[in-house]
Amino acid sequence: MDDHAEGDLLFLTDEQLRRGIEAMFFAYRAFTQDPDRILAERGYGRAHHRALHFIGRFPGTTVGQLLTTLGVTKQSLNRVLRTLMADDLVSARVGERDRRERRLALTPEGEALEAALSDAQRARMRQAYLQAGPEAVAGFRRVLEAMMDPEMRRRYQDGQR
Amino acid sequence: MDDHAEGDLLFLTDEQLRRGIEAMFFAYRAFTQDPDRILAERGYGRAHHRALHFIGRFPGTTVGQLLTTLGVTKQSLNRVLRTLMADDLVSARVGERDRRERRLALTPEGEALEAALSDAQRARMRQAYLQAGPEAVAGFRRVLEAMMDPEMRRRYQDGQR
DNA sequence: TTGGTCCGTCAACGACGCTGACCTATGCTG
DNA sequence: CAGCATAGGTCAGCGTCGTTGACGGACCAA
Repeated sequence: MDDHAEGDLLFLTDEQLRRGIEAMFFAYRAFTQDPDRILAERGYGRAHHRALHFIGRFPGTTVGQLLTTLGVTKQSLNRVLRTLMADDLVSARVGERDRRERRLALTPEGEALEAALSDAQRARMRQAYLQAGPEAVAGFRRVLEAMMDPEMRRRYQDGQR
Repeated sequence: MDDHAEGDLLFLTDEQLRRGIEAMFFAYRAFTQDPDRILAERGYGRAHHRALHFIGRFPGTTVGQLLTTLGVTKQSLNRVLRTLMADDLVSARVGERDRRERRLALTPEGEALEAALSDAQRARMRQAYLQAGPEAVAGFRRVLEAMMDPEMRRRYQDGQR
């Protein structure tokens, strides 16, 4: 009867929520598959991509900061960082103020790989944005942000400056 | 100079794309963490959740259909299905028309677990939808769909009927 | 009967999470 | 300076979940 009332909550039905859940599942697969292919060629995985991404975003970041950003354990991250440093994609220099810290950065080779991964992922994102339009993009980001936990959202927004 | 022209492409800058990429990363983590907690209690992982979800969505689905929906190998899926059937969460009966097929379905216990997982995930989704509003939700889904490969999108939309 | 399909399984491997424990180097504070 | 806290590295071990390769059985269809 009042199905078509202005401002009704039809977008909150279990059916609509299910569609959103499945959309997240399928879209995330698409989102990762292009970089995954590049990574596989070099024997790396998604964890390497994430590390490269955030080190590239925040050059001079410390291991500890990366740990909380990525939300993994020290051991997991260390395994990845070790291979990236051995392959000379990431450099670490001792912190100036605090010599316990390791300030991480991408080497030129690291930047090259990061750029390749980033380009692949951005290309898909760009075509999706273009296809959906600016208003859809604004909504897309609003929902994703609302989905995050408050502390996660804070870390996410720290990168928006 | 023409920065603020109507219909400009400012939403397609690398910076905007980067924000979308990071939003996907953080949001997906949030998206999975509630069910992950429930699964961990029972010694299951995400793969079990995905199988339960799609078997629940399409009762009577075959192993082969599930394989293409989930996009994993037979061996990966079989390992998961074996434990789910051993734990009596999923049932398989021989197909009527084609006796090579196994028609999968959730047992009552399987439905109970699927409901628990689904409830947790929907709760987060619901609050995100509510917080972002119906227009944002429409945009959210439009962008996610545009991100999928055509065949993936077809499979996704097969579940929208 | 033959060839293809659907499914299950053995073996092996790799990426990537985890816990627990222990180590060094360094900073800070009393 | 002594002692504790912090940043980081590492060893050992485990589990999930993805992969390839190979093979076998049941079944369908020509």
